[in-house]
Amino acid sequence: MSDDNELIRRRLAKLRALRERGIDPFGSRYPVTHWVRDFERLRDRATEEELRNLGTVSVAGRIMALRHHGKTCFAHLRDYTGQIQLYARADQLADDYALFTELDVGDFIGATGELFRTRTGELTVAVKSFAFLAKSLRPLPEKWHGLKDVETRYRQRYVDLLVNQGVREVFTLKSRLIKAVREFLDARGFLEVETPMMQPIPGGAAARPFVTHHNALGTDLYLRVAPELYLKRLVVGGLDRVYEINRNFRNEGVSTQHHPEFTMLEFYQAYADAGDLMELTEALLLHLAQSLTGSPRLTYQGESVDLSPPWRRLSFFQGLSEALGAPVAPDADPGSVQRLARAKGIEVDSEAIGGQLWKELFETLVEPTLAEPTFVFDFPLELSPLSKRRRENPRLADRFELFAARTELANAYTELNDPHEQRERFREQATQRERGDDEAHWLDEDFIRALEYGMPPTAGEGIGIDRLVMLFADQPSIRDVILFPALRPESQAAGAGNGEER
RNA sequence: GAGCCGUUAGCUCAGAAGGUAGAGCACCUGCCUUUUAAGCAGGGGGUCGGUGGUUCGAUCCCACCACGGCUCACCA
Repeated sequence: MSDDNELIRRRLAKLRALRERGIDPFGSRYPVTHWVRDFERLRDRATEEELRNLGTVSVAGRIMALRHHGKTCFAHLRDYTGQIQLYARADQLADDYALFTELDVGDFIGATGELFRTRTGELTVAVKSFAFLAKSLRPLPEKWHGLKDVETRYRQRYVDLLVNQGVREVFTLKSRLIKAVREFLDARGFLEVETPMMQPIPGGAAARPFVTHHNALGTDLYLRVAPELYLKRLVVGGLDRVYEINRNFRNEGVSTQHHPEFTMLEFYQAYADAGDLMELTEALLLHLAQSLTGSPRLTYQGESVDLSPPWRRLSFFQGLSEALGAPVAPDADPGSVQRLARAKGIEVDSEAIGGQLWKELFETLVEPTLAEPTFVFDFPLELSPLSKRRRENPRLADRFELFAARTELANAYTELNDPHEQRERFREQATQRERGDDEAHWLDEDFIRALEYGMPPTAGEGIGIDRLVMLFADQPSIRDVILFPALRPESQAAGAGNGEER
């Protein structure tokens, strides 16, 4: 919307007019005495006398609505904490009344006056004086229907936040959730740390990295796909309980469940195993539910999810066996498994063998059934190159994933702490990489060296924070819980239409 | 990356056999000193996402492109 838009032209004209009268449309500080929330107590209960005793108050915020009535004018002013009505009268404001009626929805003003209650009972500031704090030059979306266009909501999140009531609540909830995670872990003696986001060897997850370049060091670096290998180095260094909440970057497609940068909690606890983390995870999510909503029962997209522990525990192969209608085990013949799958109408990639086959089948057959919180445990070892083996069955990893609302929320395992076996596992990954799997893990010599110094038995877990927020805030797309989701750049034409000029 | 759907006024949406478009809100003018989706009367505003093609004529049909959404694929 360039300047030839009538609505913008009108506002620019008002801007000029203000300046000609010696008024700065973009004012400076305003001595606010009250946030709107401070009036909350008074809103319904205060008597006329109590309101009078309060004397003069000063509020500041954005005009959200204007109702002109000739010689009076009502406005709604919104600050960070709420909305309050303003009432301006020609006989009170004298010459300034004309200025008040020139205000536009979207403008920031500061207003000073006394509180009173209107005929309809609404708490209102009778404006004695006001100041221009910032002129708004673009019209806001409609007061009734708000902003619905998804693209605009994501690209211009500031407008979305302004106009759509629930959006701010989602991101407030995200912030509260992260805070509650910290409370929970801090209370259990975990230390929050930060590890490199730019890594010379991207490790800790099977994923394709983003590449960037450091000029002074003259080297390529990768945006991390996981902090895992660095956090374990810290456990080697004696930090027995560490966690990090930060961004991971994976060079993959986007979907309602996936975003190229996403926030992940990873934590490591020495002298524990995956089983301990199941209990910790139950306790953590329960704590979150209590902090955020006060109840372990949630509704996600019309479906109820009950986080009350204990949660269902399902072994990977038991889940698969049930889905396939015949028992399968890690050493099953791939051909016969593929036949079983086909009998169920599932066409699997004939290239897929071993871990890949299991993974494909599990994702197709079992994951979509996991609505209630479920720990899936005993993963095929091939899928878990950083995880310790099960003693009873060396083809299984001591690992679990948490599913709820048919989505993977967490991934945890007892960490492999034998440096020689870790080197072997990396070698296997290297062969896969040579076979063209560009998501296979890279060999990280320094990580092996760290393990050679000795890492205590440790359990580690990663939890996708954005997905957790989706669950708690009942949002269908990960883009709805990321303030500025990744989008293609606006085209030249669209850019011109959105006024990047000025 | 593939398939399907979408893009009309600042916003939310209608619309037509193919004959250059409409509503509500917002905006402008007038009236209005307790309104609140204020009201009443009048008015302005559109390269119908872009580029080509078919046609006497395209916003509508066709092709290509851009952007977005959903599903699939990959991952968490």
